[in-house]
Amino acid sequence: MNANPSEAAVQAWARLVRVSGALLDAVEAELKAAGFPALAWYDALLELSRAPEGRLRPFELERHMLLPQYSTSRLIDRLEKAGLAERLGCPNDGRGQHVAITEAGRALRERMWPAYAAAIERHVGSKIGCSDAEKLAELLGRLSGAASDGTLCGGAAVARV
Amino acid sequence: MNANPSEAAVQAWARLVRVSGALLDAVEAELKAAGFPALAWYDALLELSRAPEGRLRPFELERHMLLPQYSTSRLIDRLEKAGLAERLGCPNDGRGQHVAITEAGRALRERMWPAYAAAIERHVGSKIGCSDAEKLAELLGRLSGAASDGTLCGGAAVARV
DNA sequence: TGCGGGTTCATGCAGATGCATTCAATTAAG
DNA sequence: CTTAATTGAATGCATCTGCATGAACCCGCA
Repeated sequence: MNANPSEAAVQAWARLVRVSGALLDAVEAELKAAGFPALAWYDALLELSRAPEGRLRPFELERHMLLPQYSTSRLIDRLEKAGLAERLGCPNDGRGQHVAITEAGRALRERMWPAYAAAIERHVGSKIGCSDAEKLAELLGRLSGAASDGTLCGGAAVARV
Repeated sequence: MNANPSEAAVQAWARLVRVSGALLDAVEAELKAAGFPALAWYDALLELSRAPEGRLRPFELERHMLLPQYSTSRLIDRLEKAGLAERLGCPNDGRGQHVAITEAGRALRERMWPAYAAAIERHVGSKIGCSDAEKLAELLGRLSGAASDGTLCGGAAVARV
């Protein structure tokens, strides 16, 4: 149980760290350059927009996004301040609340998707074939505890190539 | 040139972001739990220790680590404050300097490697076979602009399984 | 009813990051 | 030589993060 990693594992890890960081930076930069907020906002808006009635409890959002609790709390602060989401009281649970996406929030997410999709295409799609992308996703999935992840886009916006 | 990404590309991207984030968090947490500094420090110490005479120009370190300039400058600040590296003047170029790893820096990096390796094994090696790890590294490499990355460990510390 | 333990969420504070700017030295141009 | 453009590095300021803590509430139990 205390075995050392194989060279292949170390190499895979090194690339994972490096490449994911570089791509994340690049994609975030494209979003920012297009005048949009950061990826975390997109993810949060997407989670909310997909949830029934467009609302989630903060702790649910937290688990979907794999974020620390305080980080979620503050993300909600900012979304609320920007008018993209709102906090609503929670009738069943006095300490809790619901976070609901606003119309402005839905609209922003939809406007962001084309830019986001273009960035994904530029930095991933164009560099790797379709079947290789599937293989990559499968290998990555094997590394993940069990994190299920859906699509990145809400509705009909995914135009196939 | 404005094509939309395939679903496979989107899925690969989504997993890449999610899994790399989760693994990075997990590995960093293990290092921290073992009383060690963050991964960025390890990387910097490794880069320095591999460089000829154990020194690099800050802008070189910056490029190796894919970090913004100010971030490198401050990382060096902290390494220096911790006695792990030192800034030396640069004779040929008056505005520049050299950053040299200290003995304490080398020693720390060597002490960190076993903990780091164990974390890599736990979160990567144990979940994926050797040939799959190679495949993963290859696919990731195809996504990277051209970022060459060596091994994660300096010297003889890589004991094969 | 009242107490103890667990959940949900917010926040004060220190440290880290991003951004723009500044300074100084080198190189290039006229 | 003088001036301008470029490169290497640091820093002030606002924002963001991590960590610890605290407040409000839920539940189970005697």
